[in-house]
Amino acid sequence: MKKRIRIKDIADKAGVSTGTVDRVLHNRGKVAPDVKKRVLAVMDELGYERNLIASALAYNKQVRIVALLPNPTQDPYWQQTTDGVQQAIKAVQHYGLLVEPVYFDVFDAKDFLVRAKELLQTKPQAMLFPPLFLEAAGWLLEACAAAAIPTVLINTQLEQGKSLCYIGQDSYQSGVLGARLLDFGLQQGQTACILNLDFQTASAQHLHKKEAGFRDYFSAHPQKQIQIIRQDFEGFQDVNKCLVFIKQLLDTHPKLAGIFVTNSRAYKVLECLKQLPERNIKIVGFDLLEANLEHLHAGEIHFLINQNPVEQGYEGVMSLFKHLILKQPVEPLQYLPLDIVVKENVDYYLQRHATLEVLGKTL
Amino acid sequence: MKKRIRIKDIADKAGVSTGTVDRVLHNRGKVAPDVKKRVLAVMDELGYERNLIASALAYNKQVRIVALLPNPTQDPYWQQTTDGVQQAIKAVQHYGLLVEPVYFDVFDAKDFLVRAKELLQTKPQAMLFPPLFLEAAGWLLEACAAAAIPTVLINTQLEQGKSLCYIGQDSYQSGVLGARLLDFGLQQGQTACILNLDFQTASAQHLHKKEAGFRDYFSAHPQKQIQIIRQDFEGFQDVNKCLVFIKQLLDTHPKLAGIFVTNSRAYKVLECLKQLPERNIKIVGFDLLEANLEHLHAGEIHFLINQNPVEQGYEGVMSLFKHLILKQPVEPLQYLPLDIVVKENVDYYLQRHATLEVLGKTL
DNA sequence: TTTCTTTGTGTGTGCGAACACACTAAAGAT
DNA sequence: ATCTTTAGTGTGTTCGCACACACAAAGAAA
Repeated sequence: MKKRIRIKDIADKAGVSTGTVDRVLHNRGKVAPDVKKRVLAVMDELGYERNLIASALAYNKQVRIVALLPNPTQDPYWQQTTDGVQQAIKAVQHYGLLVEPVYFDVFDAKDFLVRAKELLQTKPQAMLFPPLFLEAAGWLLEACAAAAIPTVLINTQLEQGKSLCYIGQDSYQSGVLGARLLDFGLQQGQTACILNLDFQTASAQHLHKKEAGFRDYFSAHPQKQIQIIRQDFEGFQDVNKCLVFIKQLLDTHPKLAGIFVTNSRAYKVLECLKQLPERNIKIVGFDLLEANLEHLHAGEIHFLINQNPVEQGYEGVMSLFKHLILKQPVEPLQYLPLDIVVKENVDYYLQRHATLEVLGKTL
Repeated sequence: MKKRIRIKDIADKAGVSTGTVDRVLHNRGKVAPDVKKRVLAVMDELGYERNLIASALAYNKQVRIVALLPNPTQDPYWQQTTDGVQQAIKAVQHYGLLVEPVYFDVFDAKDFLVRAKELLQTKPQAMLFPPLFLEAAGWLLEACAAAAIPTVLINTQLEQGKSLCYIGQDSYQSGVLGARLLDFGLQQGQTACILNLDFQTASAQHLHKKEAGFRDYFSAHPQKQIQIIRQDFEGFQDVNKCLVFIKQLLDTHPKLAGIFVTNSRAYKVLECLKQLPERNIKIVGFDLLEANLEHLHAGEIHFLINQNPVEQGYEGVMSLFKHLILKQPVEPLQYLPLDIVVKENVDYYLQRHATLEVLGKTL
């Protein structure tokens, strides 16, 4: 082991006490400028690195943070994110980080705001949330900044600067990738559909970026002359409405041969397709939800792109752990990989979810 | 924070001292059977979990382990594994784990044996290596077992039992996946080639498994009537020999339209193809080597399957860290995901390599 | 009985950092 | 002239655990 430099070593060499070195380290002030300079010089010379283990042990404080998440019972996608957060909670709960999950109605921006305001009253020391509702999230970010509460954003990327970090996928690129994957199954002159099964209000720009990526891919690959259409549909919760919509979509576009479902609800489309006369439609969707996996195994979903919702939740909490407890710097932009998932490699991604490590992942 | 149960809490409740609890915890013996039973009962009742942070701090011992790896200058694939090991070394060096990398000639089983024997003399407290040479590796495993030296295997899977854990890909399944990916680019009646650019001695069974997976996929999908051939070629280091070989391969099989290169040397094939009259051959290969990435970006490699060599090295060392320092249980079989990589998602995997975390990954 | 082992148990110290607290000296207030 | 304040610094305790050591009791050998 390279002999580790301790605070005491610095203190000795600089001719001060460990207390002074500590004050320099933590910017607690009350150090004479020349002494501070000397200490810093010695630290630099000896190459001091904080011993995270000893540091974490001695920093014996409780930190309470809040994870404001969509109600997981409303959407299996958010269930996965919640799972990731829960795993992280288990990992860090004994080390001074108390994570309080709070759920809002995924379809209701007002509910998000109400919860957010309530939570701010309780003065958490950090917040984690997906900024699904642009305005409300913007307001919350401002409020947190004003109260000096660090924030971690997941799932939906806003411009950087206001938050400690963003963890999630690169939407634009996921659109490009979706196009590439769908392209494998398309023939000359066929039609591909970008399908937004969502409420417009929620994550609008998010989806726009995916669309842009998708279109840009086909612009850059005009050989097959694929025609691209886009459909937005909000009634996906009602099976009958959904059926009518899909039927009409197919009827209107006889050359339609591929659908890019821009979020995790590809299974909704397949529920409908099954009830209609068979037609060879390639589907590219997102995320390893149970419902999607069934169709993937049945060969009805062509590809799934894994946005790693579990990891988003897990890494989100872990980033705050690093920031607040370990006091390590945090990477402000953490794009998670866009995993291409087919039947033949899905197991390994599912397995990974099962074993996100505890002390294994953060020490 | 859930009030953490400490050793002292157990001691109090069981009416013994912390020293006794400690002896029970670490099986140091010298505890009366009835006392031991009582302590265990209390531990169970209160749900004790060791505080890994305090534990790691107090366990103030130096542990030396050895990583016996192929010479990274001989093969860029092993350079990546070495990179992962190096990153892990940085992460753990201050926490009592001294990792000593030693390199052997990747083409020479004898060299492996010689190094292994030398290393055994130095009595390392654990070993990490890829069992490339079946016999030599088997011998080393036995020797380590005899000396009670735990071993971690990476890259090439042997039957479990002799080692602490295996970290790497599932070879069979990677063959299946390779077939699936190649299948996208093949037409009715074409020929696909399994190409082993390797020395037979090294990793023979490893490659056999890939072949089996590959063949099984096409057996299960006979619709396109793909004919499968296999070629082994050892002269891949000599550009001219290689060219002759590829030329002959193409000439002999006019319907050849896809090549599955079973290791990371797909770029070798492309070097040759470029010098031959153009012919549309789909290539599926392994691993994100610089040379492969160039061809991926140029669209000449159809797909790459990422076997995560960096992670193999990194996680290998980390597993030993967990075992030896943190004394956490280690998952004996750690299949890394088989990432499907195309131009559109490659960046995220490369980025991940750059940011394998330090304390971030193991706490 | 005395002495030596063996077995079982408690005590004490160290790990490195964080932080509360005590203390000093000098400046400022009354 | 005395008291108060404050900047600057050192000391000591704490965190939870690991492990060496001390020590007692009980049994064995003399």
